Amino acid sequence: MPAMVSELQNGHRSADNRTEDSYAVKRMQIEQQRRSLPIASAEKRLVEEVRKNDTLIVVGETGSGKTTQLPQYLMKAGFSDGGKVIGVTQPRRVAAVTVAKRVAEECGVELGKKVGYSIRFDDTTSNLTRIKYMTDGLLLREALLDPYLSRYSVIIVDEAHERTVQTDVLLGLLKHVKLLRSKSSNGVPNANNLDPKNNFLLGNKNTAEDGSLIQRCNSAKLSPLKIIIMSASLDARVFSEYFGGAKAVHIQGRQYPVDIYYTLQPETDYLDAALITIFQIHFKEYAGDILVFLTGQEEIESVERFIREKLQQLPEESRKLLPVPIYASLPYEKQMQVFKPAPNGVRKVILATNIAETSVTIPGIKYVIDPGLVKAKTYNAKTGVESLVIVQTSKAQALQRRGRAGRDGPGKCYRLYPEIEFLKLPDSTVPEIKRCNLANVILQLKALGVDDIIGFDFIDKPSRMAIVKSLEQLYLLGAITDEYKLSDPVGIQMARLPLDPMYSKALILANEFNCLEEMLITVAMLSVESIFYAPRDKLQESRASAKSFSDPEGDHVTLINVFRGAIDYLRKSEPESSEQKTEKKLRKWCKDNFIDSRSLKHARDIHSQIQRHVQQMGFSISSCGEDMIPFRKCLAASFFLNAAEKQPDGTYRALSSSQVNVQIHPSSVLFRKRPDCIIFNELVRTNSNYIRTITRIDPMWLIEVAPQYFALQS
DNA sequence: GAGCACTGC
Repeated sequence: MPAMVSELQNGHRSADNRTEDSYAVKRMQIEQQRRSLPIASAEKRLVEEVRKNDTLIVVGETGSGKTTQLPQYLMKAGFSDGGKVIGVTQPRRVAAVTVAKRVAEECGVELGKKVGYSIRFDDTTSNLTRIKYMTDGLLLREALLDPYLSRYSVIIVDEAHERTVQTDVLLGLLKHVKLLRSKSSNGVPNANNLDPKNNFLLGNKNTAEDGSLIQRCNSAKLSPLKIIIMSASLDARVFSEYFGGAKAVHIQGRQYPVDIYYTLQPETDYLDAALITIFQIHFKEYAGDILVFLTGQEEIESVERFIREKLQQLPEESRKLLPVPIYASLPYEKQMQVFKPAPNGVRKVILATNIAETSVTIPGIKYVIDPGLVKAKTYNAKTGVESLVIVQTSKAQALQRRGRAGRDGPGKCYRLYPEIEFLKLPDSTVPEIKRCNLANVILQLKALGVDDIIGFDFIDKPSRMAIVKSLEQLYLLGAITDEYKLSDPVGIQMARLPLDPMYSKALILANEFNCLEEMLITVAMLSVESIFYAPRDKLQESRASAKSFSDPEGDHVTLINVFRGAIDYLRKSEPESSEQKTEKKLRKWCKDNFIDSRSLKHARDIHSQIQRHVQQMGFSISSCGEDMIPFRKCLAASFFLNAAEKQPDGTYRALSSSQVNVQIHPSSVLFRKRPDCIIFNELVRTNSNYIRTITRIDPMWLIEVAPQYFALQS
């Protein structure tokens, strides 16, 4: 600080020189770093390959620099000339943001000008943006408005090996767009099922006749779209075959070596084995932190307890081991503990779910302990029931986990199973699209003009049963017609909303039931993870607090009470203050009320986004006031597929899936009351079949609001 | 009276 003051006193000139100097030094450092990346020597070759091939697969291991460098090479080579954009998609928001910041810095430009990012709730791009980082889901939404993706000359799909639903749908879409654009540039009209004329979201026929988007797209000569698929998995074959034998280029990675150790015998108790391994490393190995992959919160908490207990039994000087938990539902401040260096001479042992596999990169890890298990979602298309089951990892996943030990130096990876078991593991994880409800995917594809879903060219096709089941669900919601076309206006409106189809339907109906204000809050709150936070050491307090929001009719109104509680607090405390101040106050209110502040913030963001959407659709925000009956009726009308009836033995039967032995989850405000007839938000199988987030309804309402469906049932 | 891997629009 004093140095800075004296510099200022010495006059501007010297201060400026200093900044210029340090700027030059920094630029030189950046250039040096860029040149030292493994990909740097391949610049010329990569640019050549992109020129020659319309589709290219780039296989590059961690640390190759592909994500930051390739877009810059392409910009330098002129691919973004003429106002075109090089788009790079990421599966995760943080990645899009951090990479964009880094690249802007490397280019020496201000973020949001030449280099920018765009993610939900946060768009830093402008007309000047030539390299745009974004989430793949966002590009899919963009495609609804611009089916040719006409602004883009190149689209780079990064981390394609992760095979998220969005990536898979995007790959299918890009394949079609490429075809469309190559045809359009040859002047041949599009004869494809992805005809933008079928694109309902572009609005009614008038828009087309007005000569806006559609005509412009058809008449403009679009250059062919360059597609680059970037993957870290060594096997490029799947992508190459999918894109008609596209060329694959391999880029060296830069990782330190990681030795692998297997157990001789299979372990009967992997938690115990993990504990023993932790202490072996602690006593015998050099300094360096340990990362242990566990399957969930409960395991993490019990391992943490065991470690602390065991440390108590050790002599003082051997206690220098610090367990640090991390999992997604842990509050943000506590998550940040993993980045804090341990006190001198103390070894950190990080107990993590697979959040540490890709989402969070923790520096300083030298040892990885991998029991080879993961909690994965599975979906039963027949019953529509989701469950979380502990399964073995794939080889690819084991490889990814191992890599976490080799980021800062050579490391060691302890797999708690014999080598022969590793060889038996599946090569890669089953793509998510084969493990989930497809209603949303189908709705989006329909909105993009794809009518034949069963015939759609998925890279991995979901089962026919799963597709049919989701089509049926969309039909029952009124989103598609007898001919499997998107319905007008309901289907079109539903596709516009970035929500689960059932939530979108609830908003459309709420407009008729005059409770749109309440339903907006409800779907925003339903769209986020657990709102209530119950720390183990303050269980009583947190329960009492949760109770103060509870409504006798159920959890949906309870959620509304929480949301409105926050708004009331803000209004009363200081109605007009800066955004930062508001956030700070909100965090305090959340802390006092045992509400997860990240979740509430997220819900508020979703709320304002969705509110804008429905207003654009011409809805006015109506409220049912004190009388919640219309609201609950509207819930019944929207979630009738999730209705359940109490059985003589006190358990419930889900009406649409005929799932029996269903129980109300103990977190529900109706857990003890057990009303005769309810609608629920989700049915998840864990130890038992649980329905979560529940509201009491009158069974007669079901016949009133969904007669076609419930007449058939009885 | 239970216990929710992880993302995304």
